[in-house]
Amino acid sequence: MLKFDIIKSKGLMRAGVIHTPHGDIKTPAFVGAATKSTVKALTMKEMRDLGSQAILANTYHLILAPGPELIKKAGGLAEFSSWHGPTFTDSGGFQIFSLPDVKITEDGVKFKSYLSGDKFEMTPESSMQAQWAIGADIHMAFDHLAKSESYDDMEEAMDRTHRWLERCKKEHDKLSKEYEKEQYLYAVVQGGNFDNLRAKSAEFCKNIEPDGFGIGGVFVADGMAEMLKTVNGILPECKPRHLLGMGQEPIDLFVGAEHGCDTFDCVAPTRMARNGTLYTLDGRVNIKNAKFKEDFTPLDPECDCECCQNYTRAYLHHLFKSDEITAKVLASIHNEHFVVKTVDKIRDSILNDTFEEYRNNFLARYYNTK
RNA sequence: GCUGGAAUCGUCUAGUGGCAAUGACAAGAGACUGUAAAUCUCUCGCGCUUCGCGCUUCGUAGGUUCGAGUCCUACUUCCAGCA
Repeated sequence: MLKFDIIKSKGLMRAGVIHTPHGDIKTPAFVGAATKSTVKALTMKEMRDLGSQAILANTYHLILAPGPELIKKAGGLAEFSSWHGPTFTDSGGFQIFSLPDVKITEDGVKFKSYLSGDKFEMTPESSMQAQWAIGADIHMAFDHLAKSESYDDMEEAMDRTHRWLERCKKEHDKLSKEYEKEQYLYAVVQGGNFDNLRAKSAEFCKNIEPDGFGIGGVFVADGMAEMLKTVNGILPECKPRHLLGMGQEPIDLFVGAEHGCDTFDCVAPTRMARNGTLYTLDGRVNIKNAKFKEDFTPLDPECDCECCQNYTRAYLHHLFKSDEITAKVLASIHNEHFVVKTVDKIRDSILNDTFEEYRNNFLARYYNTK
């Protein structure tokens, strides 16, 4: 069983430590999205230097290339990528929802590789097998997102996710006997914005007795607090919870932590960075805007990342306008650092009993609502 | 000097009788939440009461025509070849 220590808690909110075979994660923590086993534009050293504690790769992408068996040969995801720290893999379930031309049956999912055109099939069992071969410390169950936000579609997706979860758990238990390494399974809670479905899903996932939980299918941040109250009120307190895919908006991280989520992952910080949108304590900035052409101040004067410590807004502006690779590197370092540190400070504030003060000050300043 | 050819939005460019005029780049702005994202969208002559209307535009000045960026004449500039 995955070891998770809660150091301090208040209501649903808590600060703790997840002990993985590749090291500890002090929670709440922001996990870097390393879809294809790399955080786009960043080296693993840069990720470590900016303070990241863990990364999350995607089984779907790694099946297409370079293949789970190759990663297994390399010694596993952490070794293959030279991350050497705690790792997660997402199951590939999200791709069912996000990709065109997928055929979904009760058995699993069929799709064509966007890389080669080859036909692939994923089932709960094959996702588990792939994740064990990839060798991340924490695996997500192969879930099914709804095709729309309607109640009927949500319920259908949830029910299928539950049936698949039983198969995932069975396969996971089987594989855990074949492998010498410790690897852990998170069940994924579905149910959209419907309270009764979320409650039902949380209950079902809890009864499966996985090592932790992913909370998936969050499309809109509106209503997320209520949803998390329901879900995390039901999930056992002693197991870690990962809020899947949320973190573009800093407020989502505060809401998530306040309502009992321990880890987060989101592609937005690095994606936005590549596109020139950068976080600052005073809100988002599009560094490509003409007004930064002669701004020789740091992007965020209070930030201690490599980018803000060494470069000016004018320089970043120039690099982006010139379409230089370094623009994306520096911007990604900054944005990833920003969200990682924001969550680290949430942890500190939980431990210091200053969460509300930190949250209120941060959000008022970031969203300029003072 | 002669003979050809060319002049269109910041730049390059489409356009051969019905066009405020094509495309690319540049420029300006926006989006992005378990990444087919180094992507995508919008604006880009001027002014308004902006799903519309009114002006002014294709080197300059005239002309032909219901109508000219497109045809004709002259001029200006540039390019090529020949002296």
